[in-house]
Amino acid sequence: MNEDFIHKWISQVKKGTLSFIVLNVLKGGKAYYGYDLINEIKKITEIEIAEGTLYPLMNRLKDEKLIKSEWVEQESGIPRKYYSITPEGKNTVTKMEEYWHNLNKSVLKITK
Amino acid sequence: MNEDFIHKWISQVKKGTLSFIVLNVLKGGKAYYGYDLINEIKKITEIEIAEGTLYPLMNRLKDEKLIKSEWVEQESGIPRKYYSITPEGKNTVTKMEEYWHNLNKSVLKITK
DNA sequence: TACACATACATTGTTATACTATGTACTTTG
DNA sequence: CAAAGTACATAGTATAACAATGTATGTGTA
Repeated sequence: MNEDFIHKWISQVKKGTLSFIVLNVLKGGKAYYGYDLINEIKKITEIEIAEGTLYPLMNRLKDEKLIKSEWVEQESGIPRKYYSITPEGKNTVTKMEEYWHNLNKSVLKITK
Repeated sequence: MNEDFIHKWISQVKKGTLSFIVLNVLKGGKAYYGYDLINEIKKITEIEIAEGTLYPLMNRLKDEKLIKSEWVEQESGIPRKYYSITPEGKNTVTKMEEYWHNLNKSVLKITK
């Protein structure tokens, strides 16, 4: 009955969470291409990211200089755009983690 | 330097989080009025909610029948609109909690 | 008494972002 | 050879936080 409200709510919660998750996956230094990122995130977190969500997100992160990208030709198939984190991105993701942990601490305080 | 990005990010994270927090405060059954809620949430979670954020939020929650409201005249001062949770609201907040905990589990997996 | 500040609710306009839908183009598989 | 998968991208829509602004009352203080 209120599935619709919950559904919309989840979509709202994802706002902000996705950039955090993407930066965290890239944090280790390994480069990922878009399609790969979607599958990787789905595998680890069970969160499904629409392609129409990911690509604009990657461009925003790039505009903010938190990640950089590079086209890589494949021996066969479509060229891939590989994304990797910048020092500024690492810096930022650390601050995000701090905020997230505080937020969760607050939520735990309030939900129990 | 990237304070601006972080600031915008926090604002996005709040989307969805705020309704969750408000419903959790009301969950116990006690009625709160808007101004009081803002202060209560600030006290418990250190999260500051703008009035221009809270009042439309409360109206949305009321439209969804997750909370109900009642005007209460004061012996002195401005009448207060008291909000309290509905059975449907309690139901919903339980589902939200489930999602939140799963999300946090995923985030923890990815951040460490 | 006048002014600042706190209490209390509300609306308007702006901005950011997730998502759906759609499109392009190549490769693999049944 | 058609369908499904790989891979990137954009346009349009909906939602929600927030700043700014407005209304109105009460309290403290100089």
